[in-house]
Amino acid sequence: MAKQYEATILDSITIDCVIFGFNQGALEVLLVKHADGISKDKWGLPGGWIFTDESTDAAANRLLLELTGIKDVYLEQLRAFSEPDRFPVSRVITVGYYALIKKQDWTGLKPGATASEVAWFKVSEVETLIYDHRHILGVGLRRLRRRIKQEPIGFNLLPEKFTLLQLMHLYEEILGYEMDKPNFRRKILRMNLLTALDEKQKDVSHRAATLYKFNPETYQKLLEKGFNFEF
Amino acid sequence: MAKQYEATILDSITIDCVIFGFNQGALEVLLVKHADGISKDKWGLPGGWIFTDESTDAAANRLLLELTGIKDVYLEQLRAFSEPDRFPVSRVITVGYYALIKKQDWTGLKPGATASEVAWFKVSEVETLIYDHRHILGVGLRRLRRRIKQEPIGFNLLPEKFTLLQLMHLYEEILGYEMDKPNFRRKILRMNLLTALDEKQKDVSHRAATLYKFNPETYQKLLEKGFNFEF
DNA sequence: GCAAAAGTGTTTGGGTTACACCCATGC
DNA sequence: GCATGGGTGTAACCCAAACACTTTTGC
Repeated sequence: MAKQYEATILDSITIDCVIFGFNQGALEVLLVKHADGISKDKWGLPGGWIFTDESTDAAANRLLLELTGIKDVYLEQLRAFSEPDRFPVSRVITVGYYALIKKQDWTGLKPGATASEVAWFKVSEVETLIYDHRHILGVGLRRLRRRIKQEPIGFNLLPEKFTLLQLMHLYEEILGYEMDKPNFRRKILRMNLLTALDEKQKDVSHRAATLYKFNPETYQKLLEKGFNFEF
Repeated sequence: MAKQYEATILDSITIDCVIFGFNQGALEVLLVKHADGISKDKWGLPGGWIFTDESTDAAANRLLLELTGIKDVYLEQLRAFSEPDRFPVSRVITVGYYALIKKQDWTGLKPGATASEVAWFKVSEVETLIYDHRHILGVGLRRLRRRIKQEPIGFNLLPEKFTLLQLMHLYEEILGYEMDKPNFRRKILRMNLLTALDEKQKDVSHRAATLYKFNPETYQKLLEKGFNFEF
């Protein structure tokens, strides 16, 4: 990471983003290959410096857009990562974020100025990353596992319209265990967070499933009544 | 906060700690009154700067000891707080922590070098604090509410030996609703995390309750078997 | 005896679990 | 017809909720 605009950025603090996607039953993470610097040609999380007049939330959103073209997605801070030796060049603390994106909406991602490549990797197959990025990914994954059981955020990884089985497979992949189809259906439907559409699956070689969409408004109303999403 | 030792601390990053205690049925927080600087005579969270060769975890522990004399307690990072205008003097990001302490073990707390007073306040009665400290306290409280339902951390706020009713009152105070005594007993006992001691309450004007202690070792073993603390 | 909290018992009902089974569609 | 996934039905069981009731101790 080359420092530029000395006067307008904070030194010693950066942002790093764990960007999750879901594709063909597998949880994936978006990585970038650095174009230069001490980590040239190595894969890591997209990240960068913070301007002096923006919050870390704003910086994370900006960097996401700059580095990958992605915007307006679910984004939440993980925490600060601060081991003194985490960055070999100087003492830098990073604030980790994780994002959930509907992968289908973002085809043709382009690497930003400081990256030579940007690509999706299956989370289960990621090996070494630069600095402590592997560790940050692990923290992001644990956070996702925890959150998905308590808040209906899984929908951020699926297309607008999805089938109940797709949703179940998402839960199975993230949580790491198998579920019972009939029971999953009833459990999720009983919450009244999903609206069944008039539409059905197409081009499948079996009975077409009903498509559903998630209702954020309904969720808000339920929350106000003291509803508690639990899975 | 006066900056000293320019060469050995990180500028633009600080630590702030939300220290919770429990006393007579009320959740309390430890605050310090600043001895000088722009916030002289105002109450805020204990905090300070980070040395270049220590992690934020290490800094939080060190500051806790320096500012209040407290050490070896439950301490967990909340997250980074980074609004550009949160600190009026310069651009400073703070990493928030929260601690749970057995208040009885730490009587006679003494203010550190930069504080003129240190005192406990009922969380429900805290009003204005310096900078965004009120906000950080709120985030700490939400975190505590969430965690206490998922991990057996409540014991860190109670004496080594406690009664089941004390524990229930702790849950009621933190979660903000009343519970049923018989049902609470059975629920917590069925988890096998508590050991009944041969000892009983003393000097109470009613039937003396059995004292219990929490077993961290048992909890570890249960965790390994896939046990999931849920409240 | 009375107050106060400790501690036990019991009924009820909702919800999870486990699994059997029928439906629709493409090949 | 058969494979594949969509979708419904149901019995067993667990467990939380609600509340009645007994026990122990100090005054």
